[in-house]
Amino acid sequence: MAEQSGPSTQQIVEKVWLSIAERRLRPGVQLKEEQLATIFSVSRARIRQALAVLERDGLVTIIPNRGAFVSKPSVDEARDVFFVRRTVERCVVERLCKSVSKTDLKRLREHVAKERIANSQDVTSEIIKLSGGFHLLLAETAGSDFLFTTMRDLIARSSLITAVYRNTNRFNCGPDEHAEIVDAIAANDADKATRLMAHHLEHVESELDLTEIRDLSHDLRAALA
Amino acid sequence: MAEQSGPSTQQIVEKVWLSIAERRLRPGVQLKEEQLATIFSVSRARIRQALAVLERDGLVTIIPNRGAFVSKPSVDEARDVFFVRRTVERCVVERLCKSVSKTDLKRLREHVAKERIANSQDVTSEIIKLSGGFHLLLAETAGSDFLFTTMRDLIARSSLITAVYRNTNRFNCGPDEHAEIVDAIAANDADKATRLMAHHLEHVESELDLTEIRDLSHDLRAALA
DNA sequence: TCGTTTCATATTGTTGACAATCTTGCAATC
DNA sequence: GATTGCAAGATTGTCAACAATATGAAACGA
Repeated sequence: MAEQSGPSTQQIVEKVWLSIAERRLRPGVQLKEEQLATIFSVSRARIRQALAVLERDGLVTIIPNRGAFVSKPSVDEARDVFFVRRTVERCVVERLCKSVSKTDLKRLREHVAKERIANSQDVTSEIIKLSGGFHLLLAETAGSDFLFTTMRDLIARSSLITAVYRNTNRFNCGPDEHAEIVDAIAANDADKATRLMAHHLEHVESELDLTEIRDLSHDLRAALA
Repeated sequence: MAEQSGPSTQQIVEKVWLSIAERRLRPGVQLKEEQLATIFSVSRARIRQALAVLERDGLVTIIPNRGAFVSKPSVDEARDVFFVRRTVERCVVERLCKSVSKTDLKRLREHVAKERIANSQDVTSEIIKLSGGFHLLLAETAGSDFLFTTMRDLIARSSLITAVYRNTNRFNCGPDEHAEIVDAIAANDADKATRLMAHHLEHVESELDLTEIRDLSHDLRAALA
């Protein structure tokens, strides 16, 4: 008769992941167990399981006896994430060029269309959500579970990185570059598609300020932690 | 006064990972909580956290109210893992060709030497341990944390795959192929190194029987689970 | 003999209470 | 006024007991 079991550990992980990916959870924010427990209507034990998973995934940093905090990626980590994205997304795109179907293309184009709308209406939260979602949709469509899981991880980390190091006001993923990539995939032009993707990722990374030492004056405590 | 705290969640995960990677934990084996709790001298709560992490990593499958079992990769998953390995390890090798140091090379060569010894002495457990360790050492030396973490995951899954689908009696990673790869890296010959790595992975994969339907007669129950 | 039911046991899943640790606000001191 | 010390509260970490579920064996009936 145990019905009120609430969301599973993995579902909680997924929800926290989404909040991070959509930048509604900022780096450094503390995730208090009881707080999460009441939000998800589950016991603290399950929350602790979810936090252990999130720590392993690098999205949350647990300081013993202090609590769990949304991770603040270092400059090195940031560079690393984009380095890996270049490889992984290139692989995704190559695979798509080989095996993409009509329905896949339709879904991709619909997604880009949504991005366009969100962009023109300037709904920040939607823009963030959809631009991350595009890269994830590519990975999903490519049909490799492992690649998809990896991209999920990379996207969330990219969100954290952008939250910390973004330099410009513009948002990173413009729908135009996404559209071009889809077009190249549609034409089965792997060379062009990978080139566009590489360029796109460079573009995103270039809007980050990864050269400077992070601002410490504001945030001394967390920086030293 | 809390001294007897025992290994942390992540350390337990690491130990289970190692047991899987070294094939001392076979696919399908049940991991009972109390059993693990006594082995690691920790409470069940911490074991459950570790199991949640391992489930997320795909090394363990949790069936509600039934328990946690070491995962049995499907044929599709197996293909997927090797597909991703081709991309990731190519990336690792390319990076190494650019940035390898003398000390790095020394460590790699020492590792291959150990593999040779284990092989000549025919110590199965050592052979398995070291041949997985070689690929991991490559990733570690490449200097990308994310790549290393990903490879850790891939190696463990490869062990499970090999345990289920290995066809031949020989062991998969011969030290000779490893040695050739190290030589190509030492020569900064990225083309050759990536070619050798690709060939090596194909070789390993070719010793698996991924075309046949898995043998069910022996193991019907777990197969249907 | 085979299949079904029942019951004891084992295992998982949950909960609440407690101890250890950290944070915060306040007062005392220099 | 700034710093230190202390105490109250909040938070994490741990544990053991309990409930829910599955397993396996014995009893029963066809």
